[in-house]
Amino acid sequence: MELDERKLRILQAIIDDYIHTASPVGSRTISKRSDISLSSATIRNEMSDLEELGFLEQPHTSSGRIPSDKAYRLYVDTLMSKPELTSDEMHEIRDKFTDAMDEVEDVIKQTARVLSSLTNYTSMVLTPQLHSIKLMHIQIVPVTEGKALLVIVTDAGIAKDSIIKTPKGITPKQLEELSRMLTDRLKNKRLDEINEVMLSELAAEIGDHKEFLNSLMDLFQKSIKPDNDSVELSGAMNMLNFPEYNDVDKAKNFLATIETKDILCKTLKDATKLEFSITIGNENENPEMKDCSIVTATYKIGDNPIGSLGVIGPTRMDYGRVMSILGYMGKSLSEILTGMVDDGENDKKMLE
Amino acid sequence: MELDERKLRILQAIIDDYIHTASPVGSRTISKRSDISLSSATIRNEMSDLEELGFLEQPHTSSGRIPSDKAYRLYVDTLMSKPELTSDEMHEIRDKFTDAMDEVEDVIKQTARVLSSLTNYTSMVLTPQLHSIKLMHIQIVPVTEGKALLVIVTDAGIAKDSIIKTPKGITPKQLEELSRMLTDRLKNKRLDEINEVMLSELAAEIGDHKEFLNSLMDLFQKSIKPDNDSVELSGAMNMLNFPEYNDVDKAKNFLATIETKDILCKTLKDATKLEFSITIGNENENPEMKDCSIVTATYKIGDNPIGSLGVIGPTRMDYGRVMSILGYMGKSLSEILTGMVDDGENDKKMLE
DNA sequence: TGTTAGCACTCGATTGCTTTGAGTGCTAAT
DNA sequence: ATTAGCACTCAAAGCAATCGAGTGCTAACA
Repeated sequence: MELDERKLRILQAIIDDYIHTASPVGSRTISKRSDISLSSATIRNEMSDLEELGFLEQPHTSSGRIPSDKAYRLYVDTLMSKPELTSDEMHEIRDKFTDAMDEVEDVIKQTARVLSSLTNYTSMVLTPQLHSIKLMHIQIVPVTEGKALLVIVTDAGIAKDSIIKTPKGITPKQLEELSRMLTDRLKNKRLDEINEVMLSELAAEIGDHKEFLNSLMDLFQKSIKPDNDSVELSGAMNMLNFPEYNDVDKAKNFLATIETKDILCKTLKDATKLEFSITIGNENENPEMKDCSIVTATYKIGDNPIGSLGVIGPTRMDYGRVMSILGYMGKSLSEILTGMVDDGENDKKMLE
Repeated sequence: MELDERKLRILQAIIDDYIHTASPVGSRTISKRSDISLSSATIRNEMSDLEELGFLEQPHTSSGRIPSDKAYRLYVDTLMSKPELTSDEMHEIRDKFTDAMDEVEDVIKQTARVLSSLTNYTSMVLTPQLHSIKLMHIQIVPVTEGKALLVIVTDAGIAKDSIIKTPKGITPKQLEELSRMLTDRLKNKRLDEINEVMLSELAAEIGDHKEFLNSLMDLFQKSIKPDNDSVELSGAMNMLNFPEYNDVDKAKNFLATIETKDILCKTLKDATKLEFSITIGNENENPEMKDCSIVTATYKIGDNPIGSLGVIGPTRMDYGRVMSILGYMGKSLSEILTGMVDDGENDKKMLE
């Protein structure tokens, strides 16, 4: 038995229906559809075949059938249509992005919000990943006696700033000197190339204020390390609107799983390598997520893929629509972030 | 009829029981308690009286009774005992605080986490409120051509830093100059004293680079404005563990209410005025919270109450324990934050 | 006079039963 | 190969009976 044209058409119809109703679909429902003119009995036979092939499942005898993960996989790979967004929708997205957002952080948060409100799923956005990015400038700014601000600037804008304690007696001049030196040595290095060895070499070379330098290096390491707060979540509640999560325990489980963001963080980081990724149900490494699907897209700064954004929903997700939205939002986000960086670049060029 | 000693004892017993079991308590349960030796019939009469007085409610005839908001109010005002924390518990709290936390932000987040895991309720911590704090230093640090970092330092450590665009052609020297000037003018002013008038005066006086100054002022205003992200939430899921929230709709409602943090933010800000505050059920302004109680405590930097922390739970909350924990954590937090600031102060003094 | 035993009563929760209806699988006719 | 028809299945909804924790009231008691 094989998967002929007609079986595919029927499978598609079942998936379409199930995505929207969330309840097992029976043969009569399909046979009533205008685009398929076969009696329910025929459909029934075909459905029986589809079940045998592993594309459909029956929650219990005498109920309709629901698509299996395998069916969704087939669906997204070959059956699905990716509807264009209407220009209204595109406008809506663009509009949400215009409000004064001068910090990268704000842009990311807003992206997550828009994404979840548009899709009605739970959304997540990875903040730009800096490891693949080049260091441009290091500056230690004295703010009060005993304290200074360490600013690490990358070619994607600000990377990180944090307060550090300075040793007693160090002068602003010395700090300035130190900044220049660090910048000289580390400029144009990719952040993930800067390792312990390199830093300790540097420390040895400088000699003076050893302890201070060490603590500086520590901080440096820390600011480069991936950190779990780098995922922005939004619309976690949306999941509770789906009948799949009408059970408190399930809901609690889901919320607890995404509350610790590590899994999501990992997923999004992996996803940064691919323009789109779709993970369906059991394809998820994490067993807690076996009833969910995750769809992601990347965004770039310039030509570098530097982060990703995605949505989490039940496996019967509206994959087509979600991909369209993700694609468009990824593009918008890329443009905005690239714009934020390029402004500086342009100014720089003009000055030179 | 009035509230005699015995009625109080019975009421207390009922509240105690209900706090731990969450199900209506009947006369027999109370009469079996060792500290009250009366028959169930007598208790029944007393309970009937307590109901008439408004301290008890009956979900339906022939079920036990549950305490009313009025009863909880009486309880926290006069009946409740505030158990000392064991030294183990105190140690546990202290220990959680030691891990490298060099940013105020980290301390706040950690506080929220510890608070929710210790109480098993939902916790929230207001970030230090800067309006009552004095400005110490303003610095504009050029980072690339066309961009700079605006750092506003207050006497409670860093207040805010953000990236700003600088006009074409402005030199680092000019920025340095500008920083010094702004610092001179605004030093020792409280942030909430710095108003539009003051800033525009300043702008008028300077003259040069007017447009830049204006955008600077805008940013300044924005960084002082209270902002909704200034509440750190933790353990929102904890609420779902209580039988009161076994209903998905209720849970969704609750989570949606606290997801928009405005209400919490407002509550915490108001609470900064009082060392402790307890709001029970209907005492909450927001009707969505009528089944919840909120308990808060303040924390200080030096001697200034500068923020507050609190927990949200069902009205049958373990008020005594919560207050003890909040009190101790508020104190710990105050010490840590004050320490973070004082380090600088001390160094400063030593240098002088 | 306050306390208690006793008893009838209430009412949500549980249990078991029936009914309903959407759906299936199979068979025989087209 | 398709379809009409029919017996069958089974979760869900509805319903009645029962259970039991709890009450209020009355009458007896110390």
